[in-house]
Amino acid sequence: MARKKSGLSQRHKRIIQFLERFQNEFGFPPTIREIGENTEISSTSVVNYYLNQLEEMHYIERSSNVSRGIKLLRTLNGEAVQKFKQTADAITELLSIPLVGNIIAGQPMPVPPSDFNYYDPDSGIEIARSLLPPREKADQLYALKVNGDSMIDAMVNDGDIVIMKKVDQAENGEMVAIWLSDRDETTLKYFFLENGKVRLQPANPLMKPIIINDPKVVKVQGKVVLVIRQLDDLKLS
Amino acid sequence: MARKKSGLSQRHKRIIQFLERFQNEFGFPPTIREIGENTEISSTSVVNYYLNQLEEMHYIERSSNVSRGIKLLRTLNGEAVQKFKQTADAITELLSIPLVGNIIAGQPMPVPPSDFNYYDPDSGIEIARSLLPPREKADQLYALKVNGDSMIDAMVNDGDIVIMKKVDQAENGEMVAIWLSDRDETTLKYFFLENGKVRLQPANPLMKPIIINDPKVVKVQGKVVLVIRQLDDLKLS
DNA sequence: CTTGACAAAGAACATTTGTTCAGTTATACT
DNA sequence: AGTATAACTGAACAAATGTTCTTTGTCAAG
Repeated sequence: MARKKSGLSQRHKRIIQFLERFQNEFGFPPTIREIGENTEISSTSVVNYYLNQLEEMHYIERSSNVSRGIKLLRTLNGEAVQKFKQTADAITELLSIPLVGNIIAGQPMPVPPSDFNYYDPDSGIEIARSLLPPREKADQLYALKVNGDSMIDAMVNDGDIVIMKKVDQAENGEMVAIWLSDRDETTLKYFFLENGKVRLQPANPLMKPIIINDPKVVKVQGKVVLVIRQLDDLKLS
Repeated sequence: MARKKSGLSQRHKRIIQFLERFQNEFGFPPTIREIGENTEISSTSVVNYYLNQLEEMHYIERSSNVSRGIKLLRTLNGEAVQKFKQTADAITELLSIPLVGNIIAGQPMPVPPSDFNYYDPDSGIEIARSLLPPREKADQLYALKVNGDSMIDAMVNDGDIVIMKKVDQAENGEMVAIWLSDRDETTLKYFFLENGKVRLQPANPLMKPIIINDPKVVKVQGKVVLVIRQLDDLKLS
């Protein structure tokens, strides 16, 4: 079962390994009880007992009366815990899309310059590549926050985030952001060009389309590829 | 709404620096009170307040009801904190949420069993953890696809994906999925319990609320935490 | 066989520590 | 001014967590 004096027993080793794994994953040390649960030691006092021994052997340092007051000083020799290796893959699956501004009905929406490639981690929206259309390039995408209730006919709420792709021309059936120069209005609509006229179809099936006779007043700002609504915060009323 | 000033205040910076120094010296994170004493914040609740903000800004991760449950993700230089970790992080930033079924107005929606923890990568929706409320555990989340136009008063379209959290009770102001047993109907609404009556408020500000006198007919199926609309495919008409 | 050191369990206890809440002050925006 | 929101206080509370104590079992040496 356990040897007494010399060296580390099996339980000592398990505890050290667990300390390392736990710290690795959570960024702070485990409690005595957590150690016990994960090393099949049923009593807190026994864990305490082993921790005191590990401290005498200078594997750890403890702070008394401090929760999780364990500092791991050294680990077992070559037993590095390298289980995950696909980190590079996982990162490329995650795109960080810059949030470049707000979209407001009465104002032209911001469009990033064609050479923008800065990375602002504070305002970036992180999206799994699997949510986007295949082969979409990250550098063609940007995000806008919707401001106000004016996009409700596009089924887009105040506070929603729309992920846009830079395009200057729309295909039929795409949802695009449009600046209507004759009425100073930004809008999100499904775009259809039908025998010389532009039909802008709201996403809300209850709403009627807008027919525009002169395609020149329709300025395509970008194509909507994704809409995200975060419900984290509570509604007030 | 988030905080209006998106940058870091002086106090945010002091806290981050202290977290770094403390972790460096002791090998575990400080308590709320220790942070307060060292950054001249007299109230624990204010420290908690700032820690929650730092978590929203993804400077730290917190574990609720865990003493010293603070993980420093990056420092003021933007450098990721390196001690042990690195690999596990990138993977845990991407959650795979099981798509368990459809939500249809006239049918009870599927709810995964309470002990489900299987991982089906085929039908999973991948979401960056940063899109979700902090501290949300992946095993409490599931995804449903909206079927039909019946949720338009919730500003949710046919084909949208809603990410739900398993709850059996709703807090005021949360958007929840509800089964109304007396009319055999599933609906997504903002929930308010007001002196014994339930008010279900549509997300669409143009729609009127439903008042329900008997709270018993309101079966809360889950809380909506995220709505995703993918526009990859073209609209037909 | 007894004794004593070691290993272990389990419970009781005391402290540490995160959370919440009612209220107050400050700041910004009409 | 007045109103809304953010920042802050202080205290009380509940949960998490380290510590201590009593008891039991094992095993090798006397």
